Amino acid sequence: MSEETNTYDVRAVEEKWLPVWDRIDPFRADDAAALAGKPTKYALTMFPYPSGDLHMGHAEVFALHDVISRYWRFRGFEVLNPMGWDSFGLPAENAAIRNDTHPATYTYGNIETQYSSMKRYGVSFDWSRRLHTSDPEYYRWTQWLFLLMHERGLAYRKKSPVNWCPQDQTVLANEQVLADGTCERCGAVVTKRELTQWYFKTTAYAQELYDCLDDLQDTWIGKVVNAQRNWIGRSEGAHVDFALNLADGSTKDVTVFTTRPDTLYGATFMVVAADAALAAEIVAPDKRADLDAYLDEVRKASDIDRLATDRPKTGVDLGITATNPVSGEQVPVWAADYVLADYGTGAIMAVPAHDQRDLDFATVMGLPVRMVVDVEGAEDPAVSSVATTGDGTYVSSGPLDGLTDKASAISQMISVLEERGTGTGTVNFRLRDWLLSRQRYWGAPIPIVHCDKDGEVAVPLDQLPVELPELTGSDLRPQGTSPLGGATEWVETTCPTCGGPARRDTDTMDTFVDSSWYFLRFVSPNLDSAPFDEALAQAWGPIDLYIGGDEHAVLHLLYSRFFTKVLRDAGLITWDEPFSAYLSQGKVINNGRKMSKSLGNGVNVAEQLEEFGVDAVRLTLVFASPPEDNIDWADVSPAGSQKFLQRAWRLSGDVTSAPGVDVSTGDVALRRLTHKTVAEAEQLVESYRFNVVVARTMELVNATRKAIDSGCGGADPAVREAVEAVAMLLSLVAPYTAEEMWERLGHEPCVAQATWPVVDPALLVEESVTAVVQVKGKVKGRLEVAPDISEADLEALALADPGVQRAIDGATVRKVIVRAPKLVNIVV
RNA sequence: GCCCCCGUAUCCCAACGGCAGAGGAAGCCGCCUUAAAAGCGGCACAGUGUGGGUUCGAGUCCCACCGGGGGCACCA
Repeated sequence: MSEETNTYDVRAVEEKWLPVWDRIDPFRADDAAALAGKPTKYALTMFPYPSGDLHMGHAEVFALHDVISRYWRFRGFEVLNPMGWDSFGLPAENAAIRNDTHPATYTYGNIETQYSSMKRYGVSFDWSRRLHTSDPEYYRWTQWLFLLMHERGLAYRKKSPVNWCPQDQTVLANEQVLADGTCERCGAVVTKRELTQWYFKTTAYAQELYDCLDDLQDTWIGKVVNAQRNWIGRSEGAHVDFALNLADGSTKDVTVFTTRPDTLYGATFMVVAADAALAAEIVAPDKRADLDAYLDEVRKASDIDRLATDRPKTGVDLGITATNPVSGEQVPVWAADYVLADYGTGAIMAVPAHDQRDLDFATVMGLPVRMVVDVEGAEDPAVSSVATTGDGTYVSSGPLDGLTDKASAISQMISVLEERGTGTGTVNFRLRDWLLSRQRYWGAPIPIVHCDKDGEVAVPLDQLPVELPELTGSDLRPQGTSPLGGATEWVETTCPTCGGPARRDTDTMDTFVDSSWYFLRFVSPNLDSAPFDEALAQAWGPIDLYIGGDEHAVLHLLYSRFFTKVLRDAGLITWDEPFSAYLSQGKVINNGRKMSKSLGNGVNVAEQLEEFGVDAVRLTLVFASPPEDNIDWADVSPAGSQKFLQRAWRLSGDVTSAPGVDVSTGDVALRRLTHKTVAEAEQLVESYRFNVVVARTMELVNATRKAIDSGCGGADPAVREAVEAVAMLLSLVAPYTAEEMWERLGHEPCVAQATWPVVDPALLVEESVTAVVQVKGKVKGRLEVAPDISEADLEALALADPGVQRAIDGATVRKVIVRAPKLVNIVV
């Protein structure tokens, strides 16, 4: 074999095919076909933020995503596979301040860099649908959707303590504050500020967002469903009304939320959140100073302190009592910071015997502890200081006395409360409304005008987009208020209602708003009369498979689900969930560590592509592990991938039969393997086991090599059939190599438009199979039998086998399990 | 503390409840070569984290524990 035919030049092949693919444009999604009812698939991978060039994570997710997209096209679906950029956001703004430029400079420069990298990476995107969320043509519709939310009562302003990042000088959503109380973006310690901010009412859909997770259980990766469930945090319980006996002699009803209404007789005090308005309202006059002092103390505590779950309980007696609605008992009312103002009703009934937090508080404050559930084998919590939460016998609990089962005690107490009108069974959620306003420049302006006379007025739809004023460099420096406020000419406007002077809202939207609906814009990215074409959304959507990173397991997916439900209720789409299936890719790490600049262990994609070529890098990422597992770059071998690709490619030079040759006369053994491989690959791709698809392709390559060198030879039609199958399988992962093979096999470009092999079921049936004969579960013999052998025949053959007879050794055969044609197990 | 996922050879990973090994990496030995690389052929390496259970049969199903990863967390 000469040098020239032994390897191909990776670089030259990449240069060769890019313009050809541009000309053929095989991946353009045909709207007309979709509307005409051709079966469609919508494949989507999370669009990137344009920060510099692509990194390994992008390389991985695009490679995985392309397997399924290309496969669907092969299987005859009209595939929508679009790509764009999530191009609003802080890094561009910070770069603009640093370099005294406009954020657009950084943003669109990076987009062009990423675009050319993505083109070369060979992903089957339909580039005609490219979009950028920072284009006015796009954010016009983001604003339109904000106004839709506003009109439906789902966008509102309220003043409340919000997360404030002193570094980024902006508010953050709960979702953007990490568990350790730091900003997810810059790592600064987040503080609280009392501010008026815009919210989307995600809580209005809490129940449905939670319930629909059941439908996604089997098609979404489990950990993400779990994360969503935990985030929404549904808990069943009851609202119970306590009457407060205020210092001035009046009474006031206060509702508490509890998951344990069955322990109501054990409530020995009540606690309200110290920072809730209620505390200040109900405190007895002689205790007001105590409360104020306590509040000062609480506010001084940093979020990090607040988050420590094991710190000692603190609180203050409010000097009033509450009446237990079932026992009539008077219990003291306290204020404490272990009760949260924004969860439930901001007030609890404290049952120290059966809740550890309440018990800790009672111990510190010397409050009584009364056991009402006697758990067998457990000490009285009043003595042990360990609250019991399990099932037990109810005591001192009026109508519940003698019950032994928590579930029925709960439902019985709820019935009692509902009969008396002092409580009701209810469900509470951890999910809060979505704080969406940001005091930053590079985002979609909130399309609201504030008028002294008319208040909050929506910008009329025909005046959208509210375009960003041109601000650059130091204009964008964070000052705690939105940079837009400095654009006086832009801010000063007229009220759409009365025509009088008014001011534009100067906040911009969280960039998660932009990405909550981009998948809909892709169905009609250039439409200028609506955010998206409803008929096309119906034809293409919902997304058949969405692939992305775990970092968006809660936020982006939840927000997109929320938008989908709102748009459905507004009648714009018909489906309930945006992503029918979701797969998250693992991380690419290096040497057991996350890649990072500070560790100096980053792997540069461009360098890897330079050294090994696009196909080898893609193959490495797909083959390394199941999609959701992490890939340690130190454990994998792009050089090995490159060798395999050359090996596969070499096959195409050894095929000497002509294209279109009748394969039916070809070598049966090789044909069997080809058809079996294709059949298995179909199953494997459809279940996202892409790494195994590659392994199966490797087997077919190995077998074909053997057939050429020491079997039927390169002229056998079966070899052509096998190599063509290899080219198509390989094109899912290594499009350049596959294209080159396809050409060498004598075909016109491109392989993406080739006809997927039709599996012949007759070739999947083996001529003979090896049946294993076990005696007491241990293998004692093997039989070559026909695949359609009857159970009786197989049993007879097995019992007649001399090796088996020896193993039975005259013992009585008690039972024979036959699984024709693979196995017989003889029990003696 | 509560909830999910995962533990198979030196490493990455396969294995409808039915012979633990498909594929790859690294290693070793040949062939080829003036030599090296590439290529071709071969060798070796685990009884599936631990302990129980179900079953004719368990890596696979159930229970407990250990280890790793992730989500939530003074959320009543």
